Amino acid sequence: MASFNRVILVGNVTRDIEVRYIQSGSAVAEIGLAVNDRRKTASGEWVDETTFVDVTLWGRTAEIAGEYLSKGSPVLIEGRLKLDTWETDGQKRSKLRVVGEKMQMLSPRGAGGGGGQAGPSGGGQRRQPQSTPNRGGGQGGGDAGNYGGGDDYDSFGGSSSDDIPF
Amino acid sequence: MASFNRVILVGNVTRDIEVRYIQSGSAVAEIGLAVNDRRKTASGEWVDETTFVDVTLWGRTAEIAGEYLSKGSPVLIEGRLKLDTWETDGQKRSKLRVVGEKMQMLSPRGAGGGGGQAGPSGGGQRRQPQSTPNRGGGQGGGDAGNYGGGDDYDSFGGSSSDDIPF
Amino acid sequence: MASFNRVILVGNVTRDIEVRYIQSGSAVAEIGLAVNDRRKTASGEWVDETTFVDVTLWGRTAEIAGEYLSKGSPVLIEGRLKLDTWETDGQKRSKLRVVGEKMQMLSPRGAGGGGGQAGPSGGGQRRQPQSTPNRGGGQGGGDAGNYGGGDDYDSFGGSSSDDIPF
Amino acid sequence: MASFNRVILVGNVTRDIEVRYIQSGSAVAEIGLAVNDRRKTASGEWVDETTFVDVTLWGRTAEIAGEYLSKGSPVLIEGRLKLDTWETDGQKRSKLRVVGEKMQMLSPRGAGGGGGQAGPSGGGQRRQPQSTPNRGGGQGGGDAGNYGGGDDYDSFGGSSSDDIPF
DNA sequence: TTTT
DNA sequence: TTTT
Repeated sequence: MASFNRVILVGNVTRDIEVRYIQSGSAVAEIGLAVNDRRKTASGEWVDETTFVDVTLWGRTAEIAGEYLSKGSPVLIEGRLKLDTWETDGQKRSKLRVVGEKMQMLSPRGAGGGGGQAGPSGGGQRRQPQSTPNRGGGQGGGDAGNYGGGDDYDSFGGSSSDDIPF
Repeated sequence: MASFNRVILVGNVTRDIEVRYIQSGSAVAEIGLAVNDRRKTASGEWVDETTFVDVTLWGRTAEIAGEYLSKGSPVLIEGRLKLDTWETDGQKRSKLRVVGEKMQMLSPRGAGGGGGQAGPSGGGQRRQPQSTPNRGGGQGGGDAGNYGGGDDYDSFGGSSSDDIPF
Repeated sequence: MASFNRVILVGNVTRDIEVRYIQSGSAVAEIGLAVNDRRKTASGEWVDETTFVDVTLWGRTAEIAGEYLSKGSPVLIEGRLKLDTWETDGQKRSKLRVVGEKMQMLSPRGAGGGGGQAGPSGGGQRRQPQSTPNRGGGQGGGDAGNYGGGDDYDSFGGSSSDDIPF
Repeated sequence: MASFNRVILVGNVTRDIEVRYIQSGSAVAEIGLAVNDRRKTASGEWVDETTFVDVTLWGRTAEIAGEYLSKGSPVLIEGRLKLDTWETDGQKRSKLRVVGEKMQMLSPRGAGGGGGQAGPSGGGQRRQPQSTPNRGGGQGGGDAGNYGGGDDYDSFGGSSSDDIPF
């Protein structure tokens, strides 16, 4: 049946990013994202509400995140919701997360939110890294562990450096 | 800091919908949504992946959902991610859900996916209910319990019948 | 600098779809989409407003559209805005359109809005075609005429039949 | 029939913003947005593609834009496509634009892209203005000129200063 | 805990 | 230029 699954978030990274590599060679990064919202309550006051979301990035996107994002960095993530399910002590558990398919850094010069060297916005900065799942190449890869996580993004591997749009 | 929080889902309702009313008089509905996806694995096979999402609807939107959606109904939901947090036995727990701000039925004639009377698609059907949070009126309401759930949608109440766009 | 470009539309196809093939062998379809909206005016009346949008589909997505969509078919398109520019009599002209990157049919059984054979919704229908740009293969292709129109979707060609998700 | 119309753009403002007021008292701003994209062509080179989009903002959102955005400012706009139609010399003409329903500034401290005083990103900056259509009040308003432009956002007027989320 |  |  008809289906569609799209999430677009802008928030700040909650911790430095660790990139790891699964057996197939694909990079994965789990990033914490804090999305702050300010909204009016029934009684008319403004309240802050923060939504913490776990975002999984794959392949080249994960590597770019690892290289350019740090705690505090503002970032836009486009992806989809994914339900992770597992069992603990015979108890079925599940958790919604976001699989990020596209990442767009929002800090000036890609300096990272934590950095201090960010210059005047709108100045002479050069285009920042923007990442999209790579679609070329293929590096053999693909094992059981790859799916249920690996999914299609890394499956085409690629990651050749000219996949970096900057 | 900059923030943005948008989710757009198309899926099928997993159970009939119950509408309840909170103290302020606002309607609330918790709907289960199954979003089916078919994607390619690393090894090139197609796998089905279903993401089950809990969606909260408020106000007039909740009522329209209660009236027109039933188990199986295809529906498009636009909303935002929200982190529900609570405590059980001193254990902090949390869960991502979606607060639906807009609902668009996708079954012909609004017959509901479970119904049998749905006629030929593309026939003479009339515009279906589409719901957006009401923004008018106001009915006093607004209590503590209202926030952290009630949020802004129901706070303006309204629900006058001419808020139904059909 | 930071950029993001995302459009998500649900509407009805305004005319039957013609698929043509560019020199590189890639399929292209120009589909007309009517997006109907009902919104309240300042004076509180409901008015209908239709937005007609030209959507360009590429590759396998174009072919699936050609095969399954016809005048009237309800469809969801995810894509991006694109500014087409050209010159007429030394006059620069331009026009916004949408490049569709993903297509999701919304009619029951993929019967097309114009067809009459669509059965009861929620019945025994099987998963419908859903299309995403192909990302594999590559068939040499790629000529000048390809860019400024062809863009990346067709550039990887593919179109092997197992790219059809149903 | 089912319909949905959503556009999300991140780009830079192409000129300083002028806010004007229509008869009903509502503010309007027409902002030019340049959305830069870098994508791969069929032949594998990266090309820059800029999409220029006209965005109309209403009400409080327009005023905030006028106050905080200037040429070059990075901004996220969420809205919908709208087809403007008119006649010139008996010739029917039309043009797609975006009606912005939500605006999120992306420059540090809301300093505007053109400004030079933007400090280190991720530093001590305070929440920036984020604008959503106001939903309260109502100021009678509503004239012909208002519709086909005015639409629902300004129709509830409001614009009381506590509608500013910062 | 589930829908198609 | 249009669809429901």
